[in-house]
Amino acid sequence: MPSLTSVLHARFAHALEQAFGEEFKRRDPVIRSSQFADLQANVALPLAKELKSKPRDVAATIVEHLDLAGVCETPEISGPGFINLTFTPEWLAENLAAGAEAADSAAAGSEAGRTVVIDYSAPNVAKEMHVGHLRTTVVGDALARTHEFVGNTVIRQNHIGDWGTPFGMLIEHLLDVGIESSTAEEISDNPNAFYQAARVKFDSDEEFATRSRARVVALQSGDAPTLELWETLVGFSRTYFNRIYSTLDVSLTDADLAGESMYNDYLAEVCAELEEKGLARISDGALCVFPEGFTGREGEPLPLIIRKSDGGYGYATTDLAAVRYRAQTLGADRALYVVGAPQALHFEMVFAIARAAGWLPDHLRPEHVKIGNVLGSDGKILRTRSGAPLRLAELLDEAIERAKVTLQESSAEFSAAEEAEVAAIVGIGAVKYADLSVAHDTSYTFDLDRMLAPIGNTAPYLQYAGARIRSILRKAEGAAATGGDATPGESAAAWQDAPIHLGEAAERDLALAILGFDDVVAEVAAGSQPHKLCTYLFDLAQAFTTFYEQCPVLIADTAEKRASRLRLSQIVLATLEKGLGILGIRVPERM
RNA sequence: GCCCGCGUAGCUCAGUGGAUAGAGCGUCUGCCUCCGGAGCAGAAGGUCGUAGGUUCGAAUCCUGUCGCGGGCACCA
Repeated sequence: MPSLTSVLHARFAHALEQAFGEEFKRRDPVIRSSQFADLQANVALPLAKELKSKPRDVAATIVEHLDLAGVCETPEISGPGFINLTFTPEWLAENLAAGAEAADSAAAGSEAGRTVVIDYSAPNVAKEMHVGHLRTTVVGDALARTHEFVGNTVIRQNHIGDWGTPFGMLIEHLLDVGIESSTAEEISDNPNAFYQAARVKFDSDEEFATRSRARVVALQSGDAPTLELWETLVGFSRTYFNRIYSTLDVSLTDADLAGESMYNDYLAEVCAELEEKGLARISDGALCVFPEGFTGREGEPLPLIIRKSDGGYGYATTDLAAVRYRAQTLGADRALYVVGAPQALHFEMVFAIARAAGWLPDHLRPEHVKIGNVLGSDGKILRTRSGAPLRLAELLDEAIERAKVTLQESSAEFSAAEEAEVAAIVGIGAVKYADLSVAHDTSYTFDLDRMLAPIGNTAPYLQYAGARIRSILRKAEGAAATGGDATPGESAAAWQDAPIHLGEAAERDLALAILGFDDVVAEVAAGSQPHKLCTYLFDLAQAFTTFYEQCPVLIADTAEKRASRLRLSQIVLATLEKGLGILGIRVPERM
């Protein structure tokens, strides 16, 4: 199904060529929604100066050559030279029908057919995931699903923190408590306790600290027994990650794990190559790259340290190896890094160095999808009241628990099993949607009450709209199944091919909202901005509830209207499910 | 000190150089004989931090300034 704007872009290109000549064919008009019309094209204003003509006259010339027969009413020129476009109800109805048939086909276009590598989540082994991880996980997963939806090949890279100096103390602590002990087992459930205990011992026990340092050396040199212990630790954490991912309904699997350890064998090579190319030099004993255009405290060149003075490697080297791997081995056309905003400078430097080293093809520009901080109601980084890091598992449990309480006030009756399932869908959906519905690079205030509110721009509101449509469709099918002599299956499906009539204003508005879907998804893919899809879905749900109030469906006054409205409702539901599905949020059957 | 980001309604947030700056929450007023009221319709609420500049046109671009957050050499 062509998107609303792509249909128009093609026609505008033709009109521009006819009116002003070949070289104007590719002046892309800005076509966007407007309070004054279905869509508004702003093309005459930018062209007016160049053509030494008045904007309104330019607009008139364009409209003269614009062939929108069967698509739009005669365009109107308004204000300083905007071209207002109003679709014909017939065209809207036709495209709704066509779109419904091709419901799951990818929205083809400039965004399709590329290999997109997405780095997201990236928790640390033997550490609790916190709300910061929650946000990179949820946003990254939505972007991965978006790119898959538009027809790209997505390679997920979960860059877990599974290597480096902390593993000396973690392994030694593991040996102290015993591999088979319940304390060790706890890593897969409440990793903070284990990590903190190791940390405390490291800071207070000199003998332990010495053992730990020796263990780091053993690990990095590939000592087999040490690697086995390390693998045990990582295994516990994998269990923990997977349980969180499963609770969150996130698409990451073990196959997507691409942690820091994966690049261990390439670190020396990366350093050697950068030295050979004259990009790296020794400074204060450390091997550094000073990328052009970066300065530090006193205006001095800013280094990226790729080999510490003790010979060890830090995360900068790992990230350089990773960007090279993604460009050269994975063949990325786009590389997204869904990582916290504070790391902006680090990634700018890494990307600049990768470019200078010639590792990136010209068309590949790694993108840092900056994730803003999650703040508490005090405006500071979210923590528990006692100041300890917030346990993600507890937070998710609380969201589910609160969703359960509101379900008990619902008019729908549930068995215990249903209630648990729906509470999970609603509670988790609420948390994810709250993360996704604000621009990813701004910080936002975490507020469970607001996320779970059944009103406003929240997941429960959207899910409720979906559940209500399902209720209507169930009743329609039930009525068809029990009435008359037709077989249940055929009757239930009868309205699914019904002609769509858009007589009422609310029906027309709803149709227009539905057809905006492909444009929004393409925009989200291009600009990595899931919050635009949230805004769209909220508008769609509102358009539906307005329609629902104004246009009786099951009790419509004619059979034709009833069938048309049932079909319209079904398309809204399909669109809501598709959109929420891209965000990683499900719609319950009832709630 | 330097660099980056932010400052929009009481609160939480959208806003791509383009018409009268928009949502949601909260507040206020209506609407259940009605397909799910977890809803709908409407109202009030803004010198877009501030002072300049560019432009036919600025919340948006540029400069200064105030406030807040973050980053800036061996942690990740």
